[in-house]
This record gives sequence, structure tokens and C-alpha cells, in this order.
Amino acid sequence: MKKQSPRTRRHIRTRQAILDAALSIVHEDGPDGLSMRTLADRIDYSPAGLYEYFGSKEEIIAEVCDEGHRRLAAYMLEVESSLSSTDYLYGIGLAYIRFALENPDHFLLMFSSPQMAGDAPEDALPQDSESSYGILLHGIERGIDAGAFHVRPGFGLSEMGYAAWTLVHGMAMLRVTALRDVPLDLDAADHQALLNFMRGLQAA
Amino acid sequence: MKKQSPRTRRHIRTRQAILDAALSIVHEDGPDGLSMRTLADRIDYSPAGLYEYFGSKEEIIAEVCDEGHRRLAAYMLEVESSLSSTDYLYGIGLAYIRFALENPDHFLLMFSSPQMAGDAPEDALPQDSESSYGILLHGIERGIDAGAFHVRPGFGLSEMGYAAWTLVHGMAMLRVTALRDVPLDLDAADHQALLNFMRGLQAA
DNA sequence: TGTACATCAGTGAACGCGCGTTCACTGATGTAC
DNA sequence: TGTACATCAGTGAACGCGCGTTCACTGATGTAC
Repeated sequence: MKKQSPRTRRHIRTRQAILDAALSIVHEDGPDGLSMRTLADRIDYSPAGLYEYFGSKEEIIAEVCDEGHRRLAAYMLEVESSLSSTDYLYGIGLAYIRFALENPDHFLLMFSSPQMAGDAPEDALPQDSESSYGILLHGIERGIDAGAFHVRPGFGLSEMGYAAWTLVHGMAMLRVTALRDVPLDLDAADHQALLNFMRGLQAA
Repeated sequence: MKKQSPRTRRHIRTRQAILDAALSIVHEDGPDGLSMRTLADRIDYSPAGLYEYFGSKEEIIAEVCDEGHRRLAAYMLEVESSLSSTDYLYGIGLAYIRFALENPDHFLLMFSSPQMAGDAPEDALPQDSESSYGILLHGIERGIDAGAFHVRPGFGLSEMGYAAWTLVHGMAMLRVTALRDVPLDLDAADHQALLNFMRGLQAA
């Protein structure tokens, strides 16, 4: 495993430096600020040098999006899993929103166009435990197992997961676009909306 | 009122033709397909001619967004107001989603960046009866008046409205971005999610 | 260990493109007398 | 109604810019003997 040549190690390090620079440009100046020239400048390279590491700008953006999805999942995984099932679900929902609020441009890039939305699966929603949707699903599963949520005909685990995802995604998206400059403090409204969602899951 | 000169009438007609062309370019080729050149081409003008009618490309995009918000509201206003209060709310929620699915690029443009999101108010959510949010609010108000929904401390009309908006917006947005190429038929899931939302409003 | 050669990483300049906008202009439309 | 002038709508060409990408190159790194 340690048989990497110095050249390979250097290659990996430089590649990572490029991605780090791309990340910070997106965070500082937004997706529009990211060009092969600004990126090369940031690491004191010539633009052409980047093509030693990536085939195109698109490839770099795809990696930035993937990294975003990993970080989003990390936010959600930070939530104490020892909490009660409802508090846990509540917490991961808020984590999704918090990621968006703290990384608005990155979040927008991740979900701004069809091809960029890394999670897009073949014929089902992405269920793996390392994607935000998978984590959401797991949180709901815990609530079902604990008897906190009612399963109904036509409204099982995946329907609940979809409903939860759309809810938190809508909050995240609106607060980052339409409501970005609205001075309202919407945290309380987010909490209430999540509580209403869980009330629906509990209602008889 | 009819005292417009022929020149004025012509001006208004041309201005409208420019906006119509902009609309159809966005619908056909997406927001990226819209440039002053493609737009001028579409109506057999020189690019410079457009500046007789609009000060900048930004101004044109702003108008396209406004028109989008009007059309979105129109979708929602089409819902039979004679329906029961829950069916009515359900219907306008689905209308919001249907607008997005039928006009994905226009919808994305309307909500793709902070400044474009026409509805952004000064210090409150837009409540007028001609905005999508206002119509949603009105639908919920009907449910409250009819006694179908429970008002709770901290979860009154505007919290319910915000929760409803984020839910339908999340569905619309995800289906137009991350899930655009997913072959799943999500209509049933949308319905169930809306029903769950209303169950939350009804739960004791 | 030293030398000859092959591979590689990074450079600098350029290509070709499409963009928003400006500007001097012209022919047509409208106005005043 | 006819003529002289002013206003206006639209043109064609150009400005200056930033973009993604390519290419011939060079100096450095690694390999083979």
C-alpha cells in the first residue's frame, strides 16, 4: 500500500490542491467565479497545467459537487445517534438546512442543474448510508422501528423519506435563493415545519 | 385611454415581441441559451436594437422572471375554489409542482439565484393574493376558517404557509434538478407527502 | 556510482469563440407651419 | 395640402473582455545499464 512513488504522491497532492482551490473559489465568489484561469492563478499555475490532472472544467466541477455531497452527509452524521428517534430525525433535518445556510454557493452548485446533482440514481432514490437521502431514510426507519411513526398503505418508508427530503430541501433552497436577503429569522419556522411533518407521521 | 400614438403602440408591441422571444428561448434552450444575440436573431433585429427597449440583459431577465411568477400564480388560481378546503389546498400545491414540471427551465431561472427570485420582500413574506405564496396562504386560511386545520401556539397561519411553501418548492425543485432524469413516477409520492402535511395540520 | 536516455509536469502563447454593450449612421415616421 | 425640420427606431461594425482548450516547448524527474 505504501508503494507510491514520489511522483505519484506529488501528483495526488497537487490534484488535491487544485480541488481545494476550486472549493474555496466557489465558497468565496460563487460558482460563476470559478474558471480555469482563476483556478490556475490561485495555485500559481498556468491554466494549461490543470489539464495534467483533469480532462476538463466539467470534471473539476463534478468533483466539487461530489465533495459537497460528502460534506452534507458529514453534517448529518454528526447528529448524536443516541437521541430519541424523533429528536434524531429532527436533528438531521436541521443539519441538512444548516449545511445549505453555511455553504450557500456550494449547495446551489450541487443542486443547480440536472447533471450536477450527483445523487441521481438509475431507477431508484439513492439509499446508501453515506448519502444525505440515505441518512434521512435511516432516521425515519428508526422512528418506525421505535413505533413513533405510523406506517400506512401507500405511505411507507420511501414515501416518508421522499416527503422529508423535499421538505428540508425546499427550506434549504428557498432560504438560499428567494429568501436569501429576507431579514426574517426563519429558524423557528423551520422547526415548526419539521414538527408538523412528524405530527403527520404520528397522526392516527 | 385610447390616446396612444401609433408609435407608442408599435413600441409596446415590439417590446412584447422581445419578451415573448426571450420566453421561448428560455423554454427551448434553457437560461444559458438566452443572449442578446440569439434574442435579436429570433425577432430579426440587430442586437443593438434591443437597447431601444431595455437597458440591459438583466432587465430582460427580470421581466422574464416576473412573467414566470405571474404564470405560476395563474396555474394555482385555476384550481376550483368550490372544492372542500382540504381538496383546494391539495390542488394548489399540486399546481405549483405542475408548473415546475411543465416549465422546468423557466422555473429554475425564477429561483436560481437570490436577485432573480422576484418575490423577495422587505421584511415579510409576500402576502399579496397574486403571488404563489399568497395563494397558498389563502388556501390554508380557508382550512382554518372551516375548522379543518388546528392552529397551535407558534404554528399559526404564516408558519403553516411557510411549511407548505417549502414542501411544494422542495418537490418542484428536486424533480427539476436532482431527480430530473430519474425514471420514477413520483406523482403518487407527491400526493402522499401533501397528505402527510395536511395530516400534521389536523393532528390533535 | 555515473552516464544516457525516456518520461513527465508545467509553461507561455495562441486559437477561436461568444458575450454585453457602444457608437456613428441612416432611413423612416411624425410634427409644425 | 405641402414642405422643412426634428425625432426616433433600427443597423452594422466594432470594442474589449474572459472563456475553455490546444500545442510546441523546456527543464526537471526518474529509469536502465
